[in-house]
Amino acid sequence: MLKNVGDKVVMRFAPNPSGPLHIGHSRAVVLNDYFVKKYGGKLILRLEDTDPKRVLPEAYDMIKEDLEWLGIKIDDTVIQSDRMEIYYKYGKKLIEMGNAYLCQCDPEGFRELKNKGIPCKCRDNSIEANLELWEKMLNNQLEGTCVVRLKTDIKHKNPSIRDFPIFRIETTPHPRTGDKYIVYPLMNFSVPIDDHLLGMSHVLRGKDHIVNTEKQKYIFDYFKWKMPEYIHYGILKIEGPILSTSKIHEGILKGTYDGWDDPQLGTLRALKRRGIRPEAIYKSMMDIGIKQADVKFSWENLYAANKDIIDRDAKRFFFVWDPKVLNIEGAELRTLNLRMHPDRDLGTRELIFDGTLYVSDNLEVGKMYRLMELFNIVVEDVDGDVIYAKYHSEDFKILKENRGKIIHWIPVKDAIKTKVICPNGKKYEGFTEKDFKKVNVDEIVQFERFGFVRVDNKDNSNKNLEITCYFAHK
RNA sequence: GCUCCAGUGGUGUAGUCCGGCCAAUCAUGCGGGCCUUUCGAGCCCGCGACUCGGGUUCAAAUCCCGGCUGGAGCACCA
Repeated sequence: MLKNVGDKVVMRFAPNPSGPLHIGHSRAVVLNDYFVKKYGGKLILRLEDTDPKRVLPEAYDMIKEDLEWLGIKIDDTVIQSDRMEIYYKYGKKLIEMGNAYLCQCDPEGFRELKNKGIPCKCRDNSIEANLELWEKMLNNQLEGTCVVRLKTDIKHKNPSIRDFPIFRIETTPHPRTGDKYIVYPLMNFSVPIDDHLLGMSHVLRGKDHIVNTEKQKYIFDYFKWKMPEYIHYGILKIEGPILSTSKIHEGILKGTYDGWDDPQLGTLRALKRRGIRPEAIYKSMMDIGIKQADVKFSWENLYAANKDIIDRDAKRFFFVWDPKVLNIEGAELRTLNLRMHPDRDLGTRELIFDGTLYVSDNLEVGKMYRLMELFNIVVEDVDGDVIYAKYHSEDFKILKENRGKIIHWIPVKDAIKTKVICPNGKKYEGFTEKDFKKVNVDEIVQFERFGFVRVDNKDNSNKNLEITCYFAHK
């Protein structure tokens, strides 16, 4: 599947540490992991933090946690802000070779010239003058603006490639290095330097980087380095949750989201909280592959993959939301022991029928219903949120003959207050059966006819247990 | 606008390089059936696609040209 595989495959995953990983990142992560495993190669995590304005200090650890959760083995981690001296060294070399120059033009002025294909006056500076300016730039002895530009082709058909910048001044303190440096490499410089120095054989990146690859080729050529195999995949369009780290961060600060794992988000930690298994994400991303055509991400397919994984272990429980009280006449007290799973032996749960239940459905007078696993009833009266019914029969066949519905129920006595929070922000409040208290936080269960949920929290503080679950999918 | 790229069922994907075995794969979805006291799982059946128009050829999803549609890039971000 990979072209030009030599003796060793070295690949990298290179996120910007501005937030935790989201579903969009998982494509690069999974594909890199797949190829590295397939060819027995190495995967390097490279944190690209050369823009101090776009660094969130917590993100370094969050990214590692996310990768670990996904089951990705990282052979080596490098942080670009640790490598500033390396970039300076190679930057200086390019200046010495006459392939880069210091440019003190104001950005607008340069752009105007560039768009006409005219070099600015700085381009003709001597190497000595450039080196002198370079030292001054590094030591913050310069007045006004200054960048280092790579000499490319000032008449290149793509204006952005014409003498593009490779270093710029940024005085915002860096979360890791503080104000130690004010000159930062741009990605079109640090990326090829690192890709070479770290021995990349293949690089997977989005097609939004196609032009960057072309720019970076100049660096490889100047140093006479062999270029890794750059592979560009199409855009993955993900509908639904917000993925922009800056917007999410803003939302967290404003209180719109309760954290980076708020179930409304598309971060990996949010998916984890909802009970989406990493294997399902892996499979979805493998299915999508690396083709260059744009792809619409299918939540449906992800959920189907997840269901495959969780179904066999998910214990079944009844859950009643928007509860109404149902009083039943003519039936004796009885105790049921129901299986936790229809096909596997995961133990049983006990439901005690004593005549008073909670149900979700809106029942109609005169109709027959079957209380699941119990018996058939006929509704006699509905008074607001209180329903009266009477026992009819045991046999399921009678229900079928009368085309009745099957409904879920929870004994009012011992019912556990439970709420389910959905990815769209909607909350279902209601009750579950008493044995639901035996499940642990983090377990994924199925509320029958409702969907799969992950148990997020068991709150015992107000003497009555209250359980919060996050909705995964149907 | 300019430069470049891509278009297979509702969605994702295989096949496209090296035309024929493709009246097109697999998954998901949807419809129906069996089973089942879940609208879950499982099993069975079915639905549904080569962007359009030309050309080359005995033969085109596959090659060529043009249109259409979608996307990317055009930063002192990554």
